[in-house]
Amino acid sequence: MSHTLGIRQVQKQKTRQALLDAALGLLEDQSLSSLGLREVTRAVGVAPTAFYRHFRSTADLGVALVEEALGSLHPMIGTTVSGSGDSEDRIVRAVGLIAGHVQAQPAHVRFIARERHGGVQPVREAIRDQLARFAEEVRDALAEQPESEGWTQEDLLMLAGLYVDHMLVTASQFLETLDAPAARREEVARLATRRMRLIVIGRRHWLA
Amino acid sequence: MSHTLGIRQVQKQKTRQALLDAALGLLEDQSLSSLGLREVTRAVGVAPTAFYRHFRSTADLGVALVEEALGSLHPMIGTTVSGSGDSEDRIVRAVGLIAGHVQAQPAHVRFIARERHGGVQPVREAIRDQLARFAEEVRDALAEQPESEGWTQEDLLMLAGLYVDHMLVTASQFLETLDAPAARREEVARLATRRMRLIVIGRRHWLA
DNA sequence: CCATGCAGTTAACAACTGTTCTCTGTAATT
DNA sequence: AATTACAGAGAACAGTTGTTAACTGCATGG
Repeated sequence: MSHTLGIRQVQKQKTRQALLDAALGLLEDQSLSSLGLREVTRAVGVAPTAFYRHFRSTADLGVALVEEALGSLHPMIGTTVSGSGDSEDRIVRAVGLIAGHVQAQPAHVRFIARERHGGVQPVREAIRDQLARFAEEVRDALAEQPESEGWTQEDLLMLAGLYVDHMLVTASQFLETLDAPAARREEVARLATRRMRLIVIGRRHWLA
Repeated sequence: MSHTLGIRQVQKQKTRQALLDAALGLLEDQSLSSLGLREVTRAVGVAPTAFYRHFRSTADLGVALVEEALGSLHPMIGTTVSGSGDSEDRIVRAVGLIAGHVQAQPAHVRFIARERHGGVQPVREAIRDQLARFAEEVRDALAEQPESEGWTQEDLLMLAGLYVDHMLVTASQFLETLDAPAARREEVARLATRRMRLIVIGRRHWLA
């Protein structure tokens, strides 16, 4: 199955990745809709026209970035929700996971937060689709928990959406503390934990 | 106190408002960081250099737009939270108010959602400040309710922040249904109502 | 071993950008 | 009635942008 790709294909992938990386860097202080293709190629050290060998436009590159930023996150979702421990453990673990991911991939997180409501329609749609998939996966994971007895699929999806949105809010708050003292980060974690706790309590008493 | 401003000042304000309106229109399918000053003046029908009489840069104009979009919303906040009726009534009323505002000022809502995490720092900060003020106002309104007995100020602010964030999420979801059948809009309202209801239930059982 | 495919280059294009300086008309002030 | 302040116009600037065309070199498949 793994058709060892030749020297040529490898070099192409390398250039493509360089373009993605450079774009991600340039997007730290601007939006995708103002990112120029020449700007990207200049940062990589390649001719402007080479861009077209990989992407039709910067919007197209943006969609690829969505894939890179969110595509590999799916496995993490299910295991977090279905993980062991009581609900309090799971909350703390989830917040820790988010904090860790923001530390590890700040540019990815920033890109998603920025372009989720950004000025480039195809990118907005790509993000919306990925987040909808996340919500469905969370719902399916929730459905397996005993606490979900008596819940409709619709209400479970509602709850899952609340979790996903809260995850993004939390991630973006961590992002703002990246070059702040660790104490601020700790406080964001405390606040996010309490928010999640309130949602979990709401869930526990939902059926009445 | 009301120093009736002369013909000259009035005309200036009119041009300034025309620039703001034109910019808001142009921002419906792009981000502020890609908005050019010439683009704005062209839309108004005024010389590019006239822009500098009103704003130092498009970022400056963006900050003014934040004021316009959020500044006049403060009175609405308190009265919504402190309004009469039981919690269910208040939830329905709040969701209705959000839906109405999105219908009335879609461009404002889009601008805030887009630039909250956008590529222009001063604008992000202006939005963050306004939203923080909203959260404090909600907290103060919540504090006056009997249901808040025993709550710390900190926890009330946490809850208020949850409400404000949820308000934005809901507004942006309504935004996406602007040119969709009314049934979709109705469903967003139903979902937002249920989300708020879950939060209210969580609040009711918070102290334990 | 040779012909082909194709990643990346070079050069050129018209169109656009933000900013400066100079100028004009007229409302506001004295 | 004379002077000043200032919103907006006009022209020019150096630089930038996306896109096209024709090219070069080399890994690849027949």
